[in-house]
Amino acid sequence: MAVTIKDIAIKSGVSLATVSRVLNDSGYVKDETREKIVQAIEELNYTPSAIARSLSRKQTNVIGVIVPDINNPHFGELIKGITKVADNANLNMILCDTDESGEKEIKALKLLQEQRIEGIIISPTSNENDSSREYLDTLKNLGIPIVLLDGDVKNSNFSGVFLDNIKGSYEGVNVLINEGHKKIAIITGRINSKPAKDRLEGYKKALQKNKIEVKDEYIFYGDYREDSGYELTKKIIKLKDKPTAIFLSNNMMTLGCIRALNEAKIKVPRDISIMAFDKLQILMSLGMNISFISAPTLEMGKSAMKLLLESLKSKNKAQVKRIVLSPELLLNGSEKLV
Amino acid sequence: MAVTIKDIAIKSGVSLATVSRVLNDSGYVKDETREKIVQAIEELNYTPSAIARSLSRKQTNVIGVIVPDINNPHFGELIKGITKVADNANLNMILCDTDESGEKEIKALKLLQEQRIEGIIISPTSNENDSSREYLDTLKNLGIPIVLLDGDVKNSNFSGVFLDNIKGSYEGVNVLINEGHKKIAIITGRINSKPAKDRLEGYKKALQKNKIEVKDEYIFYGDYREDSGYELTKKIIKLKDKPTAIFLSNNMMTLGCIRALNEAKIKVPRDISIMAFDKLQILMSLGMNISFISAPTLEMGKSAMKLLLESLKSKNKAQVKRIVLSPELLLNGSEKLV
DNA sequence: ATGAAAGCGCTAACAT
DNA sequence: ATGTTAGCGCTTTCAT
Repeated sequence: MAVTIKDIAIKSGVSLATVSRVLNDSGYVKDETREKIVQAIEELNYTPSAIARSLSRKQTNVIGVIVPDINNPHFGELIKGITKVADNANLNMILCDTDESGEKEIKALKLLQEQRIEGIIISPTSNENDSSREYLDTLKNLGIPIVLLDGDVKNSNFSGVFLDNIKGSYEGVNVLINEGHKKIAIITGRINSKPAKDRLEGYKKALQKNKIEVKDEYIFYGDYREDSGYELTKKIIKLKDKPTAIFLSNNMMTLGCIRALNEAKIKVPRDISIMAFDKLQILMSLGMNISFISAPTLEMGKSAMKLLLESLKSKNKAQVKRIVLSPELLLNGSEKLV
Repeated sequence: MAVTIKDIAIKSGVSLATVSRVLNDSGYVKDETREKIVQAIEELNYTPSAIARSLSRKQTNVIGVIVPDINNPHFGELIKGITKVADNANLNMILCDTDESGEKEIKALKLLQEQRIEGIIISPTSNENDSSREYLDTLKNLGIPIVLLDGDVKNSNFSGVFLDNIKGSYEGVNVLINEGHKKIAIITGRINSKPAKDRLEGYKKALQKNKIEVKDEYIFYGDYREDSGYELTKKIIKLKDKPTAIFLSNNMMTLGCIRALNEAKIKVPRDISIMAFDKLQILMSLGMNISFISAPTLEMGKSAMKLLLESLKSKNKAQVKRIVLSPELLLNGSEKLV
């Protein structure tokens, strides 16, 4: 169907090898013949087949990226960072959205393996998904470089770029405490997500450090989606012993929380205070004074891709490297105790 | 390096063909041999190479999707819709973000062609990018089905799913007029974008219909990004003859507009009214009463993928089909003239 | 400077 | 029910 290298060879009266040479700028080709070939390529509108090339070269120049939710600006930014570095390295990318589902994560991994990608950057949905971890291990043993981004995987030893989540929520909760809050609720992610776990830990640590009792009634497990933030906030504001502040473990749940508060006509920080993980640019644009614990997402994406690039270059024997970046505190007033 | 079908064949003492048969569930294989093979596959941890398979089958089972900005929730939703249908059809997807750049659009098209994708869904950045259109034409002539989504391409005749943009902004502006507004500014997209053009046209139509003069000083061209909405709004509120309402042609610019208004302490709709294209779920979550002209994005994505599926099935001779969906008016109060 | 030919991993006739 | 073999489109060694 499509035009092949053979057609070009015939049309320009040379061999396949010579065409391949001009295609790849390799070896010697007389200027005259090169021109003939280039012309034939243009006339026949030839485009090389990456498929055939990959098979022959035994390399695809494609990497795989797996994230739980493309529509979440947090991952959007990570992806932007990855893309920037990947583009420069002339690597193409297959992007997989797992929709926060472990099952789809496995599917994505399988897809990527079948496509013979050179390496993988993954932001795992959960860190206790055993089948997912096993698959990652298998891939690693097959010599495929894996770089974790933003989420860890239990009992594993992959390179990766992470955020110091414990530190982040510790500091965030500390700010609340310093403002005078003693009753602080937390909406964290699924218990099997490492970042969620760490963010909860930082929360507890801050309370303990300040000799404030950690109350189970104040700990709520969401699923990182907006709706769970909404529902859990509704629960929180119905609590008999209502907290004076809510600590939120991710951006989407923060949105849900704000929606619930709005509906209940509860004003921040007049009626309740808020401290939230993951900056929401939009809220800041809107002049909503929510205080954030913000991750350097673009930077994280870039770092992850650079790590992958290193592994790709040094082939098999790249060492495991784990980079931990610190979040930044953006105080805008929502943490105040009025 | 990797395990191949040959290794499986050897290990289980059969021929390549037989292994291929169990892999593809085609032809007859004795249960006994099948088991041997399946076992070998598991033991050696074999995963077929999509590359080799594609080359041999002359089909990749991959489609390409090109959008101007993954991080824009509008396109995020379109992609979700596409993905849903594509998943069901067992088609994989290469997603390309052009960053609103015509150049990157061409690059993406080339990449997709090299990857021998089966079809393309594209949301074009501009409709006057001649090289882009030419490339699309070439691909179409090569027998690759093209489906436009949400944006048209000048002088072309591709299938596609579109929004009735003229109708949308006509109705939106009409609402403003009915509220009593006479001085209505518009921030539209780049002049070479079809949707932007149509949205401007609907705006003009509504004014003319109501015998309101169309004033050039009230027409502003942005680039669909937040910053341009911000900058242009700042200009608008400095106008001597300040408009009482602003009509916005997309979601990102609306954000910028709101940011500018916030900074200037201008309240909506008390001081100025707003009507905006593209629903921003976030604003609604936040209880901000902005009125929208909203596109059925998920539906549009699905429709586009279904269209592509049809073309894929009927091979070469699918006819051009253009689906136009109507936007929905979501009135929340920001259109009021106070 | 160019060509011949083997091979990348798989599929799909065709044979047996 | 299974095997043989000729490609798929390209790269790359080895000749010439």
